[in-house]
Amino acid sequence: MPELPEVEIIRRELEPALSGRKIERCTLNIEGLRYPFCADFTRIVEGKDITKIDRRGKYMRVFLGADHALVWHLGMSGRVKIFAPSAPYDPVKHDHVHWRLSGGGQIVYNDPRRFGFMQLVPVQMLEKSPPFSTMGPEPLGNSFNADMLRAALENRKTPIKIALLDQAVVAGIGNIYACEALYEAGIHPARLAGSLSEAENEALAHTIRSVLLKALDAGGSSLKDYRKTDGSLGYFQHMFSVYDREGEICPKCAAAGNGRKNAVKSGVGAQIQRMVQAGRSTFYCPSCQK
DNA sequence: CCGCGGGCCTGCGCGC
DNA sequence: TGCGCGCAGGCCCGCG
Repeated sequence: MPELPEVEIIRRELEPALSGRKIERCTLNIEGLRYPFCADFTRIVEGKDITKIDRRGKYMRVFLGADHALVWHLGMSGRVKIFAPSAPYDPVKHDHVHWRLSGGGQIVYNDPRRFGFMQLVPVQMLEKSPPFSTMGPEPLGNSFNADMLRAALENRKTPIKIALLDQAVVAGIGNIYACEALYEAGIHPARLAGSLSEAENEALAHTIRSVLLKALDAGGSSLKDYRKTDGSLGYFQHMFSVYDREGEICPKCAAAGNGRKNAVKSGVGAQIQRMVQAGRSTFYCPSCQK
């Protein structure tokens, strides 16, 4: 489900609800999500001060007391709901985890497909253990640039689209934003990652950032499952150029075609195509992306 | 070591 | 209307 922008939005919404609070009561309604909950999960989680909630790639980390980090991934279908102290909570199907916070607020984790997970990790191990030990740079971090991207892509013989989904290359990119960033950069998704020119690396490093930032501004992308913590929808899905737009006219082609003397008013330009790479759909413009 | 395909789950939309 | 199939934003594992 959520890629970096969606996770970051949820993190920002959780921060004021969690900071300075404790989880007074943790209720698990299921044995596990993607992985079983550890046996002492509730004992460890309850009663500790929440000192911080941050994000790395598509993972949130809730820091509990001095020694523990709760690593939280939303998988494909995970949703987080925040209830203010005065708000009524009506349990619904797939509400797997419930927290009652000091001060009376409640947090609920709902995940129909259960590809998400919560794992407790000792803080001193956090960055030294997977997935963080092998994770690539934060694309919205100040240090991210074309040199870092080029270094990660150098000599790689996998298609660039597949490389962008590799969290060791850049953290937080998923299928939607990989498609969109390649489209904006004018790079064909089947190009081998190591074959990009200097200019293409520059362009791609730039469009990765710009696409993610625009999605953040728009409140994320809501397809099937994603909701903000109050249940509302993001609207970046209305701004997709190629993702899930197979057969539609490429916006760049249409814009260019409309300026030409022989252009007709609509239907100008190449149709967006879908192909399957490593078992996943890729959307692209065969004319704009070389 | 790398890349690919399958598996994990449930829900939804589509075609018959 | 109802049913079966394919597909879905992610990630891990095993195989070649």
